[in-house]
Amino acid sequence: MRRVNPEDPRAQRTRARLKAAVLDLAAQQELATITVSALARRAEVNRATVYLHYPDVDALVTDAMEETVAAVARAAALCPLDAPRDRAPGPLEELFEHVAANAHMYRRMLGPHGSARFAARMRERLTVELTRRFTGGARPAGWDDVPVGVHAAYLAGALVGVIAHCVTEGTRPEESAPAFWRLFRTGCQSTPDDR
Amino acid sequence: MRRVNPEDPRAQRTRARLKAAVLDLAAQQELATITVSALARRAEVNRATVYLHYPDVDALVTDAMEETVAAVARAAALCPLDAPRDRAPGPLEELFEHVAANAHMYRRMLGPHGSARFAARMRERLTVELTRRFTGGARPAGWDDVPVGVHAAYLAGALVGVIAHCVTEGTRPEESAPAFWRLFRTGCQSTPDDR
DNA sequence: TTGAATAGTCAACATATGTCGTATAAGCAA
DNA sequence: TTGCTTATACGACATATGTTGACTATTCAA
Repeated sequence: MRRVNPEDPRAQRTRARLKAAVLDLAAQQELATITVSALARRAEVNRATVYLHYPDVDALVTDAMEETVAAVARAAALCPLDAPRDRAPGPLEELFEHVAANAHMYRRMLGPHGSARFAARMRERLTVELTRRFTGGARPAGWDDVPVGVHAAYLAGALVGVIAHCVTEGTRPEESAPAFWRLFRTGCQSTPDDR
Repeated sequence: MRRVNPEDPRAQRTRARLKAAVLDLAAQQELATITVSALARRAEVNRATVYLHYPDVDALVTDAMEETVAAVARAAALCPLDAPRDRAPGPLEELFEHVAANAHMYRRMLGPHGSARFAARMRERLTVELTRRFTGGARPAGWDDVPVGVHAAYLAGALVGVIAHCVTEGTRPEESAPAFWRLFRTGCQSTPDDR
């Protein structure tokens, strides 16, 4: 099908309107019920134009959330790995505060009627960021038998899982951030209190 | 809309045919391209009948995978938490062997064009099973400040993340199972070799 | 300022969707 | 067996989808 030059200022304007429109709609209804027709109407764009930019609503909404996802991944990668286990580092606290503040959106995206594309994108971004961090020498010694990619995927999945859990259960960030950090730092040992 | 009695033998037969048909199709094409029309044709069922059982293809395919998901959750919950960190327990090895053997399906389900419903269902099943396990007293001492639900969600997410990673990267089970176990047992400590 | 390139609009299309009402037939209970 | 219940088939419908080709108007370079 016909595509479009993403650099063109006209295209950029249209994309911006589409992103705003889809976030607008997603705040009010389930993703699956957002029709391309309604979207085009809301963005004041012709229906056919939508297809010049995105193959489907899923791709659009994922792109609209790209900034947010990048910010989350950045925050996660900023955490000093050697921070004390009983005190979550600042970036992680801010991350969970951000999630709690936007719980509605994360619930919509990561819930059963959410977007597989968004979830996959989030995991991927986190995995890439953490892999970069680990290969950059940030990983403590003694982990050479665990592939870096698996380690990163483990943490990325864990974070997404905890986020999904907290936004549905309403767990507050003062509780979720330290819990996550504790789990991250200590794993599940029989005697977790020793080092 | 109109529903149907799931106990009725006619309904059970139809459901079985629908599940078989959707797994059949999912083995060959992207989920999003599976139309209700093609599905009904394959299952030799009237198109309207599909809607008597499932609201959409997503719900159908998730239901068709229910047994598989349950088996994964069961295997995960079977792992003895105090198994040595350098030796993954049997159920976990079998779990990753199963995943590797069905990598194609897991890739389709958990990938960017997969099913949010399936992923959420998998995380939920795992979370429930692990929560049951933990509240049953299986959790080691010293974890009282971490809510059981968060702990379970952390591990459920981590497992899904690692599975998704391994099926896309082609990591072999002899590598992924020990790596996961090691991560699970030890967390990310600066000096991981002590207990 | 002019003109070529192309993003967006518009109407039209074949197909898919979700939902009807009605007819048929499978299941079940007396 | 008979008769009630209800799952499925079938045809029809309004709407949504994804794509096309022709037209309009914005952008940008010469």
